[in-house]
Amino acid sequence: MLKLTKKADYGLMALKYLAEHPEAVALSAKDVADAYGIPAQLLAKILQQLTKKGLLRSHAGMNGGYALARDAREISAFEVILAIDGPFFITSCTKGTKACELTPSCTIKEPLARVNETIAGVLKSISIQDLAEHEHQPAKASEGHGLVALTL
Amino acid sequence: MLKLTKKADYGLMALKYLAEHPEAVALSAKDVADAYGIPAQLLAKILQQLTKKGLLRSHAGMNGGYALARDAREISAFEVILAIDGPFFITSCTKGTKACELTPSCTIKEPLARVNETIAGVLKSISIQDLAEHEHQPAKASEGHGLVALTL
DNA sequence: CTGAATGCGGACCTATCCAGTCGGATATTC
DNA sequence: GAATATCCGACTGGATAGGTCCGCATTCAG
Ligand code: SF4
Ligand code: SF4
Repeated sequence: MLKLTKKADYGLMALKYLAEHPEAVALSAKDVADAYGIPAQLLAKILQQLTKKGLLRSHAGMNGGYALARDAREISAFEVILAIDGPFFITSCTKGTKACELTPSCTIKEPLARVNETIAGVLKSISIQDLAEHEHQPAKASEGHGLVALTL
Repeated sequence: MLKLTKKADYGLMALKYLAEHPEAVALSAKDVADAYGIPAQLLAKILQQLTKKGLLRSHAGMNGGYALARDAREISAFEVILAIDGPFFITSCTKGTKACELTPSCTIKEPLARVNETIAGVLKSISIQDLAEHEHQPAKASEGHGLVALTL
């Protein structure tokens, strides 16, 4: 429950890797997969999805590969998750197909929706840059980018 | 992904219902199930789990049922989820059995762990009382119980 | 021109987990 | 002792996540 999919996980790792290698014109899916031990074909599909959503630019052919479409600090973890796993909801009531049929009688879905938004806000406040920067570095308490007010 | 299980969902609804009926000595699983249209047997098991974890007190026999073990504002949503779905992790690396084998090479699990803690903090800041109070009431911006600092 | 490297995209398989059900035992009251 | 409860384990069916396979399109080096 409440778990990130591995695809999203892999996607974040890959983006971070790309952010850490800005000198490279493009890195192939295989390069990234080998760097971390991720199944190459699976990562390939993930990167394709990210490309389709406009987070990456791709280039086929020899010496082709992927590169960030924007600056690393302009890409949030939320976007990545959204691109890979689709819309983000912690409850089942909004699953598109076959919503929970007690939605009318349910009295907690509204409070939970706020929790949902809060979590989304947290994820939006994290950029790929943040992930890359954090390498072996003690927590910077005064970063100031994440202060989230939950108003139930 | 990142979805609450329906069991946890049902559990929260049930606790809220109990919180809203403090006058009742005890409410049976069936009472609550009927009130919302939740499968009775399933809810029964959920309430049993909550009892085992000490969030509810139970009483068998006629006119038996369940009652909150503590004051509604002393029970957090986090505890409920924990009791029903077990330990709370957004990543797969800590699933107890069969952890993700790239844990050593993974470079994002530490940042994600912080996100995890942040979310846990949000859930801890929500009490059953909060859920019950919120009935048809506009958001009270000055509630002040939830201000969560995310320090990546 | 040709072939290797790469991205693209669908079909497919499999294991796991969730939601819900069933059956039976035990406890309490009337 | 009958009715009403909680208690507890086992089971099933369906959904989804994780991963594989294969064929095609694109690019570039020699
Ligand atoms: S409607 Fe209520 S019970 Fe159904 S999924 Fe949404 S929150 Fe959960
Ligand atoms: S180790 Fe890294 S890849 Fe594996 S589950 Fe944890 S965060 Fe995800």
